[in-house]
Amino acid sequence: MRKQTSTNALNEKRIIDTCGMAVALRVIGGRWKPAILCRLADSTMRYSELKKSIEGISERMLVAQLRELEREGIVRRVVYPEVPPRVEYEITQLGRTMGPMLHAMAEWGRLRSTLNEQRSAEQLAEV
Amino acid sequence: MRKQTSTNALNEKRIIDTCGMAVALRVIGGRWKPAILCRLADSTMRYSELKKSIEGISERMLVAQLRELEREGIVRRVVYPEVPPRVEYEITQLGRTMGPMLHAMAEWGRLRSTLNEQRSAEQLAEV
DNA sequence: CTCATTTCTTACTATTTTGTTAGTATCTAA
DNA sequence: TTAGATACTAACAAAATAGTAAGAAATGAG
Repeated sequence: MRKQTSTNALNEKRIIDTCGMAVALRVIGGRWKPAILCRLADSTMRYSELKKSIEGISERMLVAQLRELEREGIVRRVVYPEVPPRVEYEITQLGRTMGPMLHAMAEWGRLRSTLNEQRSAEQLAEV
Repeated sequence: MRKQTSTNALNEKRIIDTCGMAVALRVIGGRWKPAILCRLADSTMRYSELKKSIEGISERMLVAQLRELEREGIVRRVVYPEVPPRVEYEITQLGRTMGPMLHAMAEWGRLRSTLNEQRSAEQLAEV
């Protein structure tokens, strides 16, 4: 839970009020959100599929991040009244508007990894 | 300092190894990095100018985030041997390659804020 | 009635990030 | 010699985020 009056929380609020980048970071930040968004970009998935597909995530974290994404209007939770229960998660329309941003981020991430590998290779060559 | 063997740290590493988005988030994430990058995008600035211009940041945080950006090769630290000391920070070439990504993030952030305000207005209208 | 399955909760602990406060070093000018 | 300016550092404390382990609800099958 967040302490609304901590300097920490106030600082974050101030930055978010003045900087679009910070808004975006707030929504897609968090350890597992990139992994979740990657997967839901392609197809809706049920909870257990996400869990299996994201190695290392705990149920608590998966639920927590899905809930946050839902609260932000990025994913939708669809419950099928069956037994055993079935719950599917899908990207919303607002979620789709993140496409270009996510794409740009993924692309830059790849670029950086490439450059990093080159640099490592050069350093090895120097020895 | 990070504990290299914590589950937490290992999870982060695994995600970064498999997801470009996570790489990007790791580099530009952190409370104050967006604010710093916005400012340095326009012009080089000295330490004290950054401090004055970013309301609420402490010196410890400013230095820490600048150091991280420097280590990642995003900004360059230029020291002028004068008294009193003068240190300027500027975006590197690699830093410039983040342009499209940062732009996409800022744009999406603005979009979301707009939609949010509309939604609030509608909710008020319903009452 | 008991089991199995799926989708979560809850309580607790560990780790990481951020903030606070009080310094340090250097030289110049008064 | 003392104060002032600039750019930091270090030690500690608070807050936020992430991980672990156990259990709960719903219900059809056996």
